[in-house]
This record gives sequence, C-alpha cells and structure tokens, in this order.
Amino acid sequence: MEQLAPRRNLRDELKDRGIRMTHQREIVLELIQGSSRHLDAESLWKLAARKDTCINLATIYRTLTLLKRFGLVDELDLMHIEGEKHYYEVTRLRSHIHLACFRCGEIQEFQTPLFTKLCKQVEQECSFSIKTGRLEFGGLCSKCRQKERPAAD
Amino acid sequence: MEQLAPRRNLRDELKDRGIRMTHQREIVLELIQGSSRHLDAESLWKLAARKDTCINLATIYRTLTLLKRFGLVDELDLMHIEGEKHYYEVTRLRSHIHLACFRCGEIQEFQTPLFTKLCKQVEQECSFSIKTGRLEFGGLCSKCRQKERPAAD
DNA sequence: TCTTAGTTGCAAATGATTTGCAAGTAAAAC
DNA sequence: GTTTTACTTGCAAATCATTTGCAACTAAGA
Ligand SMILES: [Mn+2]
Ligand SMILES: [Mn+2]
Ligand SMILES: [Zn+2]
Ligand SMILES: [Zn+2]
Repeated sequence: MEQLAPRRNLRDELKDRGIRMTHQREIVLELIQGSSRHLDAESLWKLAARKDTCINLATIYRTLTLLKRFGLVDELDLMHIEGEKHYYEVTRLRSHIHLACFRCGEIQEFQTPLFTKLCKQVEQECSFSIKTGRLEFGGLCSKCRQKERPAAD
Repeated sequence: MEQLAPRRNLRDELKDRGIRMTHQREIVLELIQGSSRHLDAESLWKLAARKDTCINLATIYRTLTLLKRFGLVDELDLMHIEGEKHYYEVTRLRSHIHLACFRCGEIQEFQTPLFTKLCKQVEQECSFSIKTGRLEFGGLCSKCRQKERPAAD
C-alpha cells in the first residue's frame, strides 16, 4: 500500500502494462484524472457523454474494473452517503481519509501521519500485507455542526 | 463515536427507545448478538429460518435499518470481498478495524490505541463530529502470504 | 377486551453492476 | 498499407442487493 511509485498519467500506466488504448478509454482516464470530485460510475458516464460521443455505461464499468485491478484507482464507499453506489479516485502517493457529512453530503479529505503509522502497525503486528485500505467517517461537518446548535452550548 | 454507553442486550436497548418488540425481531436480535461471524442480511435470514418459522427477508432488512438508525449495529463493507453486500455486527464499546484477505476471504479484527487517537485527531482538527467510522484493509493474511512465497525471500 | 399505530409477508420495483454475444477496432505482423 | 487476430465495444438482458406498496396482522396501551 505504501510502495506506490510516483504516478504518471493513467494512459501511460496502462500502456506500460500492455493494455490496448481505445478512444473510450482515453476519455474515461482523462476524466477520472482531471476530476477534483469523487465520481461514481454514472457521473463519469454523463461527463463522458457531454465530452464526446456516447460511451456505454458498461464500458465505464469495464474501465473502472481494469484500473482497480492494477491499483490505479481506489474505490470508495463514502459511507454510501447516497444510495449504494461507489466512488472512484486516482490512487495517490500518500493515502488520505474521507469524512462524509450526513447532513449536507460534503466529502472532506484529511491526511495525517497517524494513518501511515497505523498501516505500518497493521502490517507488522498482524503480518498482513496491505494491498488497499480505506478509512471513512460519517458524521457532521463543522458547518452543519454550527447550524445544529446555533450560538448555544 | 467514542461516547458509547455500556451495551446491554439489543432487545432492551430497543425497548428503552419505545420500539415495539415482535417475535421476528427477537430472533434477529438474538442472532446478530450471538454471532461471532460478520453476517450479511441473507445469512441472517437463513439462520433465522433454521431457528424458527420463516421470517421474510424484507423483515431482516427492516430490522437492520432500525438497528443502524439507533447506532446499535455497524454496517461493514469488508472490502466487498464477496459481491456488493454488506455485513453487520453489534456496535462495540471500543471500535476496531477489519482486515479482509483477498485470497482466502478471512476477516480478521484488530484493535489499537492508534485508531482511537486518529478519531480524536479528526474530531479536533477537522471539527468534524464523528457519528460512525470504519477502517478496512484488503490484502493478504499471514497464512496466505506464506503460501505465496514458499520458503523463499 | 378494544383500539390503533406499528409491523409483517409477499410480490413487484428499484438501483447498481455484470454478462453474453455479435460487430467493431487497435496494434502487431506481414 | 494490408492483413490478421485478439481484445474491446454497444446493446439488451441478467443478476444481485436492497427497498417499497399494500393488505392483513399484532403488540401493547387504554
Ligand atoms: Mn479522496
Ligand atoms: Mn459498500
Ligand atoms: Zn455538512
Ligand atoms: Zn488469507
């Protein structure tokens, strides 16, 4: 999990692995890579449709499966804050954790050395070889907390 | 998340909250509470069927929703190690993390003060009020690692 | 015992994701 | 540049997990 090589673009990563590049894949890769949001399959599909000819939703799913298989994207649940769908983001060098607000739906990212430490502890004490991991919290974001108890407490 | 009161049995917890107790609910509560495994809705359903008259699967789901709503059970993904289903366990006093082996499917639990520390850090530094959280890892368990590289390295 | 709001079973609906298959295409070989 | 072939796509149907509408039932307070 922590042995990630510096990331080039997804396109090259796939080519290096001998994966055939297609028009559809180029579009999907570019979208995931360029997005600041956490995208689910359908959002990705709609963005792709806007950008170019329609890509089939099945192709989106197949591309995501491919990327997951090579550890190039992470699949997130984000506490299933909206339905049962999953969200995707390019795997980053330093892993981060996600906070999902049950009230407003905002997703916040947070990074801390404690998490890295925890991963190492798990690998050592459980002799478990981590391939992927995710830490997600659900609750109230700071904004929603303030609205919750207005000027009180 | 850390302000959990000492847990009595689920039945009483629900009664205290004015929730009506039914024959079906008693069975489901007892099963979740007594299980050492992480159960998904269907497993729970099959266990219930064995134990008594058939309970409808919809009732299982409705009971789980109820328990989740009151924070009495936690819903786990366990890295969706088998399909997209979810798993359930009684919320415990001290939260723990889950390691899922992609090879053999084993689920291991692990507890560390680092996790509690991390939760506190999140609450403080993000002023995020944690209602629920989960940390899950996927990879290879120690047994499968050994089989992986037999006597090598 | 009566009453009623809350609960159940059942079957159908929903939402997310996967799959089979015939047609299309990238890219290696000629 | 043409051929070849294995890989990829679109489409529609299938699958899997979970939810919902509704009429019949029942827990528990009056
Ligand atoms: Mn993220
Ligand atoms: Mn999930
Ligand atoms: Zn919020
Ligand atoms: Zn294993």
